[in-house]
Amino acid sequence: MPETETAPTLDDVALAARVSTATVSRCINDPKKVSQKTRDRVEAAIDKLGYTPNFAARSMAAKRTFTIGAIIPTMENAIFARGIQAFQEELYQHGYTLLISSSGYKAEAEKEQIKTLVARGADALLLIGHDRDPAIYDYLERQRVPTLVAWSYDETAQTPSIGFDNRTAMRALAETVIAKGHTSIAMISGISQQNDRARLRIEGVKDAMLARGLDPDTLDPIEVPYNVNDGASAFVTLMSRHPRPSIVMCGNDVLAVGALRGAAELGLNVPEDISITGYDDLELAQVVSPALTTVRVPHREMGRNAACEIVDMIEKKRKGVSQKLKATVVERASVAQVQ
Amino acid sequence: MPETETAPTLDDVALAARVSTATVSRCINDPKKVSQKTRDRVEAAIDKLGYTPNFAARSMAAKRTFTIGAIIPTMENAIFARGIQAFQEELYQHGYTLLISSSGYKAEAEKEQIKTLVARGADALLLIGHDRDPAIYDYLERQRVPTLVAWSYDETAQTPSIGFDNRTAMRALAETVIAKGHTSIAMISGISQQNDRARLRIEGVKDAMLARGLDPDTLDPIEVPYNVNDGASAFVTLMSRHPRPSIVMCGNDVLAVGALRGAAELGLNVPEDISITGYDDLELAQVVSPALTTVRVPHREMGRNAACEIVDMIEKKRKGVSQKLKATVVERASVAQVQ
DNA sequence: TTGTAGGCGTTATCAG
DNA sequence: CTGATAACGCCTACAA
Repeated sequence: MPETETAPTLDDVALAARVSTATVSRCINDPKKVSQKTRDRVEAAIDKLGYTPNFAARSMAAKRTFTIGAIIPTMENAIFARGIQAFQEELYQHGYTLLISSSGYKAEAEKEQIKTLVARGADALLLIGHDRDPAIYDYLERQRVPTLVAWSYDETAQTPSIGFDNRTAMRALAETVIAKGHTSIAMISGISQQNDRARLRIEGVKDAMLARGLDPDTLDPIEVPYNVNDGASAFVTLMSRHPRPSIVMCGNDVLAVGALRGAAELGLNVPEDISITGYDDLELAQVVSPALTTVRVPHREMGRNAACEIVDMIEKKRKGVSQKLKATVVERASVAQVQ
Repeated sequence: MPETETAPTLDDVALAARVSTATVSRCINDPKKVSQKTRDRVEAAIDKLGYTPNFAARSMAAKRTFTIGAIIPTMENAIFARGIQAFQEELYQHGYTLLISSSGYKAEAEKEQIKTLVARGADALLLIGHDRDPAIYDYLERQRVPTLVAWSYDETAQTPSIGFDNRTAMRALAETVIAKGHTSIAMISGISQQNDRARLRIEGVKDAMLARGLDPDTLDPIEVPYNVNDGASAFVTLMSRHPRPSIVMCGNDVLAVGALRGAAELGLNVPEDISITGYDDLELAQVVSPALTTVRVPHREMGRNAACEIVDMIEKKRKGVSQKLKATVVERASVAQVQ
């Protein structure tokens, strides 16, 4: 392995292959513009020297970084992990690198991170959900940074999105539990401010209630951050309501696990004394007991498709097209049949 | 907000502040070399234009990218999430960006990703654990890429590391359970090939057995990938051994949760019929029932410290110094007192 | 099909 | 303390 101290450059390759740097560059970026013969020679030289293009130089000259930025609300639980991993793998296939940062569900932090990623020259951005200060979308437009939204689908939004219809999926889940005889429904939601997914899941439950002759105003959801502790205490609060609900629907699996813990603290059996549902179908959902009835989200598919779409947006310079994925109800043991 | 179509450059700022580009550059990179007066003028211009340095250009000229690469085995469960998040936050404070990729616990994939990150000009690399092909360390050395290992501490290794002593921590846990009267111990480990953490945890249990007069050879651990399903089936296998162990120690919490599920499938009560332990103290560990006795790892501290260390290695061009963090036994409900 | 040469936005070395 | 100016490594018209 004759690896020298300093990395070989285009010049070195050109010299070794007895061609100009332009030709070497073409071989790499647009091989069909080079004759087979010289291409072979160049490729041999590249191999021999172990040449890899210098990304900074390439970025500067081409005005592209082959980097895509993604800002997710959190890496700390599994909500986004599977999808993002798939996103990254697919991106890698296309020669792009993913730059991830997490905002901790804070709008201000997200705004700052968007600017950082743009300053770093991200060729495109993946954002979670549609809800954010319109000024951000203006900024992105002015900077000409293609943007795709995931984990949410909204055909009416300006920004293209790949995700599922949170409202419809949650409605389906709610109708399922209503069909099981539950008429007194409570809900623990994530903070719905600046979070369309949380908001739409609430709406979904209300839709179902309305459709089945229940009064949506009685839902009165409690909103808490997405973590186990807050889920548990919200659950305890709900249990002191009169009349006591027969089911607590949660904005996601993490909250539902919290609710489960709250129930244990109160000495309530699930689902005999109280039913609980989640959303997301994280691995967590199958692991707790009882296993959670929840909504399964096609994480990997979403990640892969988002990657393909965003690469297309960049390379074909065209506006992204939205894609609606199916989210399905998964029934497990945490919901009882009533009566 | 007079934001123009194309981002402002150093030249624009220099023009606006009536100084040379060199001065503007100094203001940004080494402010104390510029007089207060001009500095004020330059900063005003920067603000007014909303200037942000172009990273690609800066990287090329400075031969640094302000990017640090990290390769973790997986993002799919929470094992590395907390630590990496802390790592990233701290890095951000120092003006660096983190590039993460995950290898899926595959050595070949890791090798390839290392090369990608180096090609992208990462100023330094964070790797998980020490075990890997020595050729990789050679390569990194030749390329002059500072490298730090985390999640493992080994003072004898060439590469500096920040982590905990997996062996000692696991030994402490094993001694705790032995003190509770367990003499028939079984173990579900992660794949120990190319994974010093898994390997050392096995050794830790054996150390304890030896110290307490049990025969380490009877441990005979089963090795499986770190996921719930494999943990569950390994557990079932173990339960058919004669004599049946009174406790199953697992290589991490994910496997322990699998074991818990395996126990449920077999109709065994934990800890009455069988005790189980984990490692890592993920949120998961407190959420399952019974809650897991496990080893708590200082994830955030490790991430933060690793960030500070790696920045120092880059900026002071000095070899990193290893750091041993404390991992402590956390007793919960999944281990019974025997007799 | 191939080569020439200018430029991308910074940093850093020298003078002044 | 400040200003020219030469790199940095690659891409891409434009020419040949």
